[in-house]
Formats: sequence, C-alpha cells, structure tokens
Amino acid sequence: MAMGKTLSQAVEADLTVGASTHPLIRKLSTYTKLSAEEETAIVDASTKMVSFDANEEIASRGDKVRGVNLLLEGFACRYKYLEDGRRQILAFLLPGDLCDLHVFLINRMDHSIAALVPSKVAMIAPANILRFTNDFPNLTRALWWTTLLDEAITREWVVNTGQRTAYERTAHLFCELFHRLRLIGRTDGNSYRLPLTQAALGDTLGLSSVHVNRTLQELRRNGLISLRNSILTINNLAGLERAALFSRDYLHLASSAG
Amino acid sequence: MAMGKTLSQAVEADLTVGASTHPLIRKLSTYTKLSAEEETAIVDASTKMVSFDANEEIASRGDKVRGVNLLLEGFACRYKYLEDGRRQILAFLLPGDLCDLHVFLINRMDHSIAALVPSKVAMIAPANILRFTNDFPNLTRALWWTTLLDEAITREWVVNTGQRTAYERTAHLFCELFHRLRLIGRTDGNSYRLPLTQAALGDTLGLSSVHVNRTLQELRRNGLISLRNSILTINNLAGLERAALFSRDYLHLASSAG
DNA sequence: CGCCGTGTTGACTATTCTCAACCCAGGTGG
DNA sequence: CCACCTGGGTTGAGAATAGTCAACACGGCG
Repeated sequence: MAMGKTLSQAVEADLTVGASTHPLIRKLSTYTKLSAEEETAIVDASTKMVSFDANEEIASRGDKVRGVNLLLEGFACRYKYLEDGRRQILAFLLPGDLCDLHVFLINRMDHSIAALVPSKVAMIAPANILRFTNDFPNLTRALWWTTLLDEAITREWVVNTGQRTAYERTAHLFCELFHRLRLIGRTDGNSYRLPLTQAALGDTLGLSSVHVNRTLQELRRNGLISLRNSILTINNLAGLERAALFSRDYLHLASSAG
Repeated sequence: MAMGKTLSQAVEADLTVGASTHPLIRKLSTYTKLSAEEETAIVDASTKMVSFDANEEIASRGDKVRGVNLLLEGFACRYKYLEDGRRQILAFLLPGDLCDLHVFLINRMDHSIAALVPSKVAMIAPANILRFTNDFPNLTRALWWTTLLDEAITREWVVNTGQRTAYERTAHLFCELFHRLRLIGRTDGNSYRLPLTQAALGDTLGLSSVHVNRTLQELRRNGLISLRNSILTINNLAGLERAALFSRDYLHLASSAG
C-alpha cells in the first residue's frame, strides 16, 4: 500500500536519443508517418531527462502541471487513493507512453503516477504541446490518438473489474501486458518482467493480496503461467487468452490511420 | 441484458440549432472561448440530425466509422459484451457529449453505443474533424479536452468497480450523474431522470440486479435517495457523497483552460 | 383478460475478504 | 560470520459480501 514519498533524488541529464530510436516517435509512427520537421520537434522538446527511483512519485494528485512526462525507460503506474487508504491502480505505463498528456489540458492531476522500477522520464514543457497543436496538425492527431488508446485500455479495465472473476481478470491483465510489451520489444519469448508485488496486483485487480496469491496458484496449477522473481512466463498463451475471455481488438495493435 | 437490435427507424431531419444554444458549443465554452469562425464551423458540421428510439443502437462494436455522433438530446450508454453474454456499461452519454470521437482516430469501434431513451444525435462527418485539426488548433484542443474528461470519468469507474462496495458504488454513480446533469441544466432541484432498469444498473456497477435492488433499499432506508418511476431524488446530497467517498475533482467541473 | 417486463423477497451458495500465523530470502548491524 | 529484521509470499479458518435460483407482486398494454 505504501508508495513511498517523493524523494528529490531525481537527477537531470541530457538525453541523446536520435529520432530513429526515440520511443515516442516509434510509437506515433504506428499511427502515421511523421515529417522530418515533426520528428525534430519531438526530439527538441524532450531533451530534458529525469531519473526516478523505484516507488518514487513522478506526479501527485493535486499537482499543477510542470510538464508532460514521457516514459523512456522503466515501468510506472497511475493510481488513486480513496480517503480511507484503499488504492486502485488505474494503468501501467511502459516505455514510449506519455504519462500525463491530459494535464496540459486539465491543469491539475486527479490521480498520481509513480515509478515501479528505476525509470527515465523526459519532461516535455507544456509550451511545446501548445506549439504542436498550433503548427503540426498531423502530430497533434497522433498524440491525441495515444490518449484515445489509453482510454480504450481503461475501458477494458472497467470490464475487467466489473464483469470478470478474479481468475479471468488476472489472466486478462497478463495477456494485456504481454501484447503491449511485445509491441515495444520488451518481451523475451513468452516471458516478461512484471515488477509487481502481490499487494500491487491486488490494487490493480481490485482483489486482496491473499486472493491474488490463490489465483496465481490456480493459474500455475492449470499450466498457464509461471511467475518467479518478477519474471512472468506464459506457458500457454492461447489457453490464457481463453481463460481471460481476451480479445485483442481493444489494444488497436495495428496501424489505423485514416 | 437484451439491448435490442438496431432498427432502421432512424429519421433524418434538419438541425436548426443556433450557435448560442448548440450543446457542444456550450460544453466547449467551459474550456475555452471559441471564435465566431469556430462556432460556425461546428454548427455547419452538425446539421444532419438522426433520431433513435429507446434501446436502439447508435454504433456497434466492429463498425467502421460513418461519422462522429454528437448527442443533442436524450440519454445513451457505451457498453461491451463478453463472449458469454455478460455486459458492462462503460459510460453514460448526456446531451452535448460526443459519443465516439475516438473512432475517427481509431477506425473501428471496440464497443457499442445505444440510446436508453428516445434520443437525437447529430452526425459529424470525419472530414470535418480532420478539417478542425488542420485549421482550428484552439477548437482541436477543446475537442481533445472533452475526450480527456471522458477518460477521467472512466478512470473513476475503475476505482468504483475495483475498490468501492456495492453500497458506495451505487451512491457514487448517483452523485456523478447528479453533478454532470446539473451542469447541463438537466436536474430539477435534487431530482433527475434516471432511465435505467435495475438490471442496467447492475451492468453498470458490476452487480447482479438482485443485489442492486437490495442496495437501493438500503440507500432509501438511510434517507439518502428516493427512486420511483425513473426519477431519482437525492434527499441528502452531502450524506450521499460521504457514503460514496465522492470527490468531485475528477469531473473537472470548473474551467481549466491553460 | 392475460401477458410481459420490472421490481421484490427468501433461501441457499459461491466468491472473496479478513485476520493471523508462519516461511523464506536478502540486507544490516553486531 | 551470524543474529536479527523486514518485506514479500503462503496457508488455514471463519466471516462478509454478493450471486443464483425461484417465486411472487404489480402495472401497462395488447
């Protein structure tokens, strides 16, 4: 439950990523072809890099916007507390994801974001986003598209917590993360790094950590997954997807420029 | 559970709403001041009106985009079925809401939308949205902002189904709808029209209809609400909000242009 | 008049939570 | 080098929350 307080160990450094390997450009390119000018604008806007420790907050509920955070490396999550301490994790953020593009439009965070492992974040100043919307309609549509993808995933999480059983729900999360991580080359065969305690999984799935434990055992017993040392291996992807009632359409994995 | 099939009783008609009373212009104006040119563009883009019956589908999962639907009058919902028939309602759409702005960016519906009462919808052709992003950056930001508001609400629904009990969850939904409807002048004192069966409430809240029934009784017994003939009356708003652990910040009710 | 959709109730069941204990591995300090 | 501490993970027992099934009530409508 404890997320740790925000330490100010964030270290600024220069980002020397070329356009071709820039994770945001890679992501947007699946939606549309960016012009050289647009790519340059993105690279120029994201030169300021900050490192965060595991469990360090990247942005807090109630904060005014300081900039838009682009996750370059690591693993982070959005989450929200109820007054009495219950916590719900709302999303996982992977390299290439914009953590809080909404804040430039919404001005105060209504939830928090924290790194789950040591992470690197590029801070994009709000003025840059404003400039994008004024000068680069194509880039604007691509950024908008990323927020709509986020929403599609959030909607599926509503289905997950609202309709699926603990077993289906857990399987579904593992399927979703597998597909998202594979897309950005962060899987190793059928395995990927899942740096979550069972308590954090519980806060994600709306389950107690005890029940998460028992659900994981059942998934293992049925030969669908292995999970040891924060490495999740999917032993039977088709079976796991069937158990999860998983349908990948909501991830919009293929390009869909129109 | 049955949503009814799409009847083709949709009737086209001309929309003769002036800019000042256009529900979308009213909504966007809480974010930013629109220019006369932008207002005209919106009015011109939304002249084609279609009527839908109660329980008629406005858009179906898998559909290719035909246009963006702007709800002018009525009450609609997004929802998604699992293969085995379980249904989750994902959002309620009120007058002024854009039903599926995401589709012009995402090209196929990953969920469905249906009217819950007889409703009027303006169909905005995708070409218009494209034009907005090319020619009207200010308007584009305003439209983007509406999709981010939708996402903030969806995130809160994840918290709702993930963390709140049936009682808290039901109370929370009633608070949310009250604030959203009041903003668009659709409340009558502490009452508003809630055209949902207990089964539909169950599909919204991730509860069985029987449990919804018992939860409603408890809310009545505690003097928080009355609900008869699809009219919900909040007898004690502060009490209901307390019971729901409701915090209105996620609705971003005040203007927040930046 | 009778049917159908919706709401209500009771009895029973299933899922999930809570609490408490215990285990194990890794890190720390003596 | 070892004792201890701490943060996960695991297990059992019992309780609470929510689901299922089946019956019945009620009102609108053909």
